[in-house]
Amino acid sequence: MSDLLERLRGRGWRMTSQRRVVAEVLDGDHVHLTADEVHARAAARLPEISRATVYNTLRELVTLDEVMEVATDGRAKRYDPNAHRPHQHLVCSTCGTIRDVHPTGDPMADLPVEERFGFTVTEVEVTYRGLCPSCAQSVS
Amino acid sequence: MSDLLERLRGRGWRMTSQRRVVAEVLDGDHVHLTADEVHARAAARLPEISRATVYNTLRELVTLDEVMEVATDGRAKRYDPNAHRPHQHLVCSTCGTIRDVHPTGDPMADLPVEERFGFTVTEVEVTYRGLCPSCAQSVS
DNA sequence: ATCCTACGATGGACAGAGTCTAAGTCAAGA
DNA sequence: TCTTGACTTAGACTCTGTCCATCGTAGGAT
Ligand SMILES: [Mn+2]
Ligand SMILES: [Mn+2]
Ligand SMILES: [Zn+2]
Ligand SMILES: [Zn+2]
Repeated sequence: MSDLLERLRGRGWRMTSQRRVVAEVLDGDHVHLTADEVHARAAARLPEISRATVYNTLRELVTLDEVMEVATDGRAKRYDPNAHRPHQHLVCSTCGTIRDVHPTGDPMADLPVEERFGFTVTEVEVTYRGLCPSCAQSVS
Repeated sequence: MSDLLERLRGRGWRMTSQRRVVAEVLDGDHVHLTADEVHARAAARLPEISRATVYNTLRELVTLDEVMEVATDGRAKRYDPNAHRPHQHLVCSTCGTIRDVHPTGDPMADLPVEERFGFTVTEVEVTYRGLCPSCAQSVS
């Protein structure tokens, strides 16, 4: 991820302090932040950064396949810098915590041709749901 | 689905014309309507039904496991009366069309214990994405 | 080093989806 | 028929995200 700035520069991106800060916030492969969380963390370093810029930058990073957009529920989308190693998500139904998981098997192969209805299927997304250890404890 | 009204009555539901109409709109197992679509169809039969009542009734039907809530992306949630036969969804990335699919294999078995991080995993949701025949045609 | 300008940033209006509230209505049991 | 608490309603409100007009500046040109 530390070469993200380099890759972006290589793609002809104009480098601004705002974009740099958003990229830095997303640095580290295990975060799944909402746009507003990204904005809050970015604003800690660059107080005047606007929400619109955060949204714009995130959208561009998603378009460039540098960040993955994850919509686990009906709430805010989450932004995942771990876009290079394909993975799925495990979500706590109570607190919303997200973990990366790497299931075995290929779900794409599990969809027979006669179940595709003429669609050109390009992507499969698997979401595991359940209770995280601490939420499971408070239920029992 | 025609016994839905009976089941609801059995569960102590007060039967109102609004609830009856919402249930009738959802009758038939192959629809995936948004709340506003449900409202529009319900209003065709009962013009004064309010959006709030449609939302309330849908939420109750989901709680009672009579209807399934499907959140495909950042768009409006869809409500699926086919809640008794487990199935997954195939979604057109362009127009949002949804089809029920029944993949072979058990994705739950594809998540090794060491990838569960102590979670109690209860549910797996698989979403296939791609282009439906007519959207694929307009691209080529 | 300075100038130019097109691209990017800004804040505030706006939009879509959904929730909440206070007041009015009515289903169904006594 | 009466009563009452559950249900419905309109509209205000929240949350997430987009759009727009205007201002600022990164980085190439000179
Ligand atoms: Mn992830
Ligand atoms: Mn379905
Ligand atoms: Zn939890
Ligand atoms: Zn389509």
